[in-house]
Amino acid sequence: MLTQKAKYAIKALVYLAQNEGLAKTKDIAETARIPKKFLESILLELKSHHLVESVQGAHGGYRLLKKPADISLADIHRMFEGPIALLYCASLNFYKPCPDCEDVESCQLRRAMIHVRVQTLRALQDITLQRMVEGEGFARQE
Amino acid sequence: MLTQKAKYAIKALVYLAQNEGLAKTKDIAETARIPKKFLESILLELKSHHLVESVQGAHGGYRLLKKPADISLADIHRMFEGPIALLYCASLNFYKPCPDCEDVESCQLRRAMIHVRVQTLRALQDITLQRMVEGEGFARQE
DNA sequence: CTTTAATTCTACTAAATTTATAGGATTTAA
DNA sequence: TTAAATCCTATAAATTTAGTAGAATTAAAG
Repeated sequence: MLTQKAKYAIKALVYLAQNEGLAKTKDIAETARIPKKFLESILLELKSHHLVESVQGAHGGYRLLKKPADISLADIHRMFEGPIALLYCASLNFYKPCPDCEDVESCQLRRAMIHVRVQTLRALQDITLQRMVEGEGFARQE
Repeated sequence: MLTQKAKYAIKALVYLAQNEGLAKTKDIAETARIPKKFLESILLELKSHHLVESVQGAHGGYRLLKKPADISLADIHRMFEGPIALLYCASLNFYKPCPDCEDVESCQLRRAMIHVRVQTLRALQDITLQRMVEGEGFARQE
């Protein structure tokens, strides 16, 4: 399950993908029904990950730094939830061997979790901000 | 990511699938490196879900109630982690509409999460205790 | 130069969840 | 009657989650 924070991050990014130009925290918060103070910290985190940029002062706000087609749910998941895999030992980006595992290579649990991660990752990569805004399905293209 | 508890549950079930007849908590705990007291509560939970049965008293222990081919990671995940979907609104078994969602049917976020859930669920259903014990791959059969 | 509206920064907190542990009650075989 | 096992209730430390509070900083506009 996603945390509220990750869900809010996705909704904020979808808002930014739909509204070109600068968007104010206040407007995003009201439209997407996100607590404003919480959203502030989320936007700063998105900024630190170079997904958005900000303009300070009056008439300031946030905008996307990348094209909506270049931001996928896999990216957002990794930023706010960490590994897509169900165990660190099955992760691509957050790999850690289990402290108690005898042989990582032959571990059946790991093999199973890699199978799951491959499928989940593909599904998450299928979904870009652009596709979410377009409103079409998410079947994989050929 | 899985909780330790869910990971322990899987390891305990794999142990039971590998060892027919009664298995003692102590033996499972030592072999699978699970804190014994924690494992006790996990086995009781598995029992309440009718995945295992127990025999009390001296020479007691636990055994599987179902065939290893009939227990998948999807089942175990739902027992210990809840929804396989990333949001309740995209779940089959734990469906709840988002409290703030205007129209569940047209929600793009939900559509995306259903796409992810379909893929993850299939992957988790692919993996049965039998397959984990057999030690082969988990590619989908035709 | 002052006001206003926005982002940025630091700190704090309440609640829930996770990961167990403690200790005894109960059951059954030998 | 003893020993070995499951079963039950309660507790607790650590971590994570989901925020909130309040002030500092920045910049546009008059």
